[in-house]
Amino acid sequence: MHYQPSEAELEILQVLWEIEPATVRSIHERIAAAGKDVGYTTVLKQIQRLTEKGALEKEIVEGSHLYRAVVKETDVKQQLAGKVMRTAFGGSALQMVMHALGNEKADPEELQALKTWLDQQLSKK
Amino acid sequence: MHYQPSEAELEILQVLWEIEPATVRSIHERIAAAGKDVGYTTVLKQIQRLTEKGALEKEIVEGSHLYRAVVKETDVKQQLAGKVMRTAFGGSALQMVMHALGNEKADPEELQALKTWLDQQLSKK
DNA sequence: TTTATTTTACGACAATTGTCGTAGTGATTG
DNA sequence: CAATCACTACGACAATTGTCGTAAAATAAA
Repeated sequence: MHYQPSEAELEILQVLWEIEPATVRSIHERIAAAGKDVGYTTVLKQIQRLTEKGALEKEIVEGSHLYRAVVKETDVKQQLAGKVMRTAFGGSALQMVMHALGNEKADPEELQALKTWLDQQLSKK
Repeated sequence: MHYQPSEAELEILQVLWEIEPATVRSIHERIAAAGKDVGYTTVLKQIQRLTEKGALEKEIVEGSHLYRAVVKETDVKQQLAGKVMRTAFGGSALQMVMHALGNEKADPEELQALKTWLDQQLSKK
């Protein structure tokens, strides 16, 4: 289940991962609410393409066309992060993080959280 | 200078960032050597497109067509990492790193380096 | 200076992406 | 039942990407 979604596809997947089975309308609303101004049919088309590719599954219940993600959130995200880390940062998580945090405006809370996770990671052998 | 290269384009940029001005041939060789089996004209075409877009600059010296990157390595990489962090991980570096390291096979040396950088980052406030 | 050899320039193609318009289907309501 | 509204299905388009083939130009070799 390793699927590499495009940007627009990822947006749709994110919605699905949040609200399990969803209708095209609700997905479209979410995306529109998030500021992305795109037509209903555009979203519908992307959803249909994702379904064709097997990334989504459709189920018709009482007339409602419901969709749910087949690809796992963790898998897809691991793919994405891993790929960037490999292709752009030679496999170095450090390089990737340093660039992501743009050397300055690093949110201290984020850094602290990262550190906590890291310490835990290091200690648990 | 914020350019979002495609994958193939990134490969070319990486070479250029390593060996300043380079000929198409040398770039092609590097890429081929790295296992990516692609034709000479394919690489040339990508280079020409990058040049058209202003990401590269060409200079003809003594008959040799030399290219050099105009876009800065740091900028491009910051763009890449930042975008993924934002679009896929809600802006959380922690989430991104956790997924990138796939929860297991985390190379201890990498982790240590990350921690060192992090501590430094946290202390220097 | 012809003929090769090497490179560069152009243009072509198929696949993918992001976006819609429009037609068709169904359910809703006078 | 017929006019209406809400959705879905289908197909179209332009832009981008990844790849080449072939022609044209420039260098090097005979």
